[in-house]
Amino acid sequence: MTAKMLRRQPLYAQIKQLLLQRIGDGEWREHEALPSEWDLAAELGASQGTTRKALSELVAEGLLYRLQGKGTFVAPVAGDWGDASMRTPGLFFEQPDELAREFLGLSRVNASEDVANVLNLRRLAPLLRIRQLWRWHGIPVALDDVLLPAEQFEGMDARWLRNASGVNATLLHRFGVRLTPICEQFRAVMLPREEASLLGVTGMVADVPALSMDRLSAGMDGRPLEWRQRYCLTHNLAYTRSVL
Amino acid sequence: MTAKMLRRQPLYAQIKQLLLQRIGDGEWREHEALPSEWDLAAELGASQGTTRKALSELVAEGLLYRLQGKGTFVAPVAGDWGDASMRTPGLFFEQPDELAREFLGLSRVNASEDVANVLNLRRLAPLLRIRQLWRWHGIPVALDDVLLPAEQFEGMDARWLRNASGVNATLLHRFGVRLTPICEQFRAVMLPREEASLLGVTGMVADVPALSMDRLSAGMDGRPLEWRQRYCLTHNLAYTRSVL
DNA sequence: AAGTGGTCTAGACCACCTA
DNA sequence: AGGTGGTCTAGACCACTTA
Repeated sequence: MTAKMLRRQPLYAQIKQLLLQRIGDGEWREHEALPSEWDLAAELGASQGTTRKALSELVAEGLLYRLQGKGTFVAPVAGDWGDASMRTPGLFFEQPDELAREFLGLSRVNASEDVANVLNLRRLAPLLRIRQLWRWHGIPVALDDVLLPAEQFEGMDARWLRNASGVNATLLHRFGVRLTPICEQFRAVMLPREEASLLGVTGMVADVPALSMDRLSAGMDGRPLEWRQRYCLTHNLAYTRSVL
Repeated sequence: MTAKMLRRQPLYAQIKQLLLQRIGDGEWREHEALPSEWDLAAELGASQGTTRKALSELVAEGLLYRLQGKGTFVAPVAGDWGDASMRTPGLFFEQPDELAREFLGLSRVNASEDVANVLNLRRLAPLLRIRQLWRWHGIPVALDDVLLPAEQFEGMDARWLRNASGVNATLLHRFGVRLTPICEQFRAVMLPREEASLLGVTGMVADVPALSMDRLSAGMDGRPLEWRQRYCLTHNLAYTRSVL
């Protein structure tokens, strides 16, 4: 009764928010089953259909997956490449080779004006910068710079990053933060000197064009939390994004 | 009864397919209202909930949109840029300026091996190639080459392309074909001579890096129909993709 | 056989728009 | 006031998995 008066959001949206929080709190691990639709419905005082609608939206957002006859499970974190990969140009359906990840370092930097604006920080606010290199059959093909507000990720440990499978995984397991891309920008640039050396582009042939990707990601509350800059060498492989 | 035995797909999926076809056939124009959920349900012999589920999926796929209290409407075709635009690097939320379109030409070419493979054509199959140039404040920033199987688009008229707002719009209105991107590839390349001249890159400074995008799109049946190659000049603007 | 997700229905009520 | 989309329920049955 009173619940009805206090309600501003539909019931399924409230259930969704509640589940989002419980998933974020780690109540269930990856690939672990949630209670059945009926059990959840009973527990939450809603009908199966309403509960199902909340679950369906979380499935659509990639947080859960369902197996008919088995249950509803927590989806694994998206890797640092999400739905993207490096594939041979023109071969849209090629099975992409996994890129090997190499952690290069964790450092503290100050936010540039652009970054501060977009991440809602004050100018020169302290950031954590995580660098990692991606190799394809041993050859460096991509370099990542991940920028995060230092305040929110105090205690970040380089050893975590060295051993985990990527930044996204570390953020989830150590800080309960799940990132979702909001906006991506692509440019073709001449590779800057520092990045060229990290990517092993040697010698006088310094003028190598590179794909520059800048991606803004948000936490589950929708607030921008990560600015990632990525340089990709694309003479042999193309940055490939498959939908669905 | 017999319907039940013949059914292999769930009812809502059948309704969705039926509506997809009727939309494709142009039964309703863009921004025109479909019958109400209840009317459709009665007409199709289904319940409101089932009809609604079919409509919801079409909304999710961008073919329809709904306005509470008003109705369900046919969505306008996605423009040639879809959810992408050219924006200032680092300004993810900038309101992008519309690009001006210039139709350059319609010609016939033969499919390369890659294109033939991906579009399920025989080698050297005839293709239509549509070229168009995109300007930002008068400055050329992008060049499109659209490749389509000539057989399926016999009768394509350059005048249609000159006057319409883009290739996607022409394909829908003249051929009833609605394209959806399946896969995109990005590379940084040195601009080839021909493209450089079309983009107005002059003089000896010939070595300009450009963003190369290759996109494969499919018709509503899911079969690949279009290969689009796009070169973008990204020294001042970045190719920007916003999600949702 | 029991448990789970997946579909479908009929009916109710709410929120919003238009007249 | 009447039409439209949006939410919610209770109950039924189906399809799939596991034991």
